[in-house]
Amino acid sequence: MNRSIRLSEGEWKIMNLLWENAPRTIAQLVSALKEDTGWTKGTVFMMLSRLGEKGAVRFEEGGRSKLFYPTVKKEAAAHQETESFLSRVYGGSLSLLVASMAGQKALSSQEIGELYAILREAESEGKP
Amino acid sequence: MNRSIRLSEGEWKIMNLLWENAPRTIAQLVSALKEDTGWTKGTVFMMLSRLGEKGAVRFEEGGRSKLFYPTVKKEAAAHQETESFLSRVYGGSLSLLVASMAGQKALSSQEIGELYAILREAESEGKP
DNA sequence: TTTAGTGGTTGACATTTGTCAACCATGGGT
DNA sequence: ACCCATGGTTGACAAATGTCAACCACTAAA
Repeated sequence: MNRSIRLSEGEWKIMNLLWENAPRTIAQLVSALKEDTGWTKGTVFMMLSRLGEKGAVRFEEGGRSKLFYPTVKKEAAAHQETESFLSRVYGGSLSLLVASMAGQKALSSQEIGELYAILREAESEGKP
Repeated sequence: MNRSIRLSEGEWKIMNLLWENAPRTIAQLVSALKEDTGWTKGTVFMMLSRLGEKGAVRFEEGGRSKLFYPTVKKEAAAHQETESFLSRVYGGSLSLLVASMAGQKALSSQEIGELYAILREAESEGKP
């Protein structure tokens, strides 16, 4: 069974850092989060323990300090979260989301270009 | 000041129903949610009160039963939630989200077609 | 060896969310 | 006059989340 892990807002911050570059120590995480959240080591430690219980991270003894690694792939977590978000807010429709962003003029022409590229890519895939 | 309302997962369910069709009574909401959540009137009432405190709904005395209306626009709530979601999971990039969906085969050719249409539409806007 | 850092852990606490069971009021029926 | 169905409201409770202050252990420097 690979139960789907649900990450909280705060947990995403930790995980994003670990996915970006692992392993990291508590101290490193604290300093990386200095600007954004200012969490103390106690807070970060708590987050990590809970993430550990959820099976999202593990650690190794690394001399002076523990080394934390993510144990779930970002793609999996992102996909899960995306599904949940889309169904909650846009009835599960990605098109609706994009349409909404577009209608809000929240799309730069650069982004539009990127999206075209992605679509072309997606189209060409699947045909031998 | 219009503080940005943050809706919980459950609150979205209630709001989606109200946006779809308002006003509604508690009983109507309970029956509409029968399948999905099976919440009792007590639960729905609680949700509505909390939504009321958050300034997301209001009600009118309607004879036998109260009539609930949404007081925030769905677009606003959706935009807010989208921003938060994108920054949490995709570093704020819509393109990354779509690319991820595409890479995950989660895009039907129909959806791809819709997206093209949306992009074309978005492009044509802004020129007099 | 005394002390000041470093890193690790515990034990709370406050808030938010999900979820009622239970109780109260009222207006039709009988 | 009495009772039940319908709607409204209260008062909890448990789990999840955010957030430490405080304490312990160990080491390297003074």
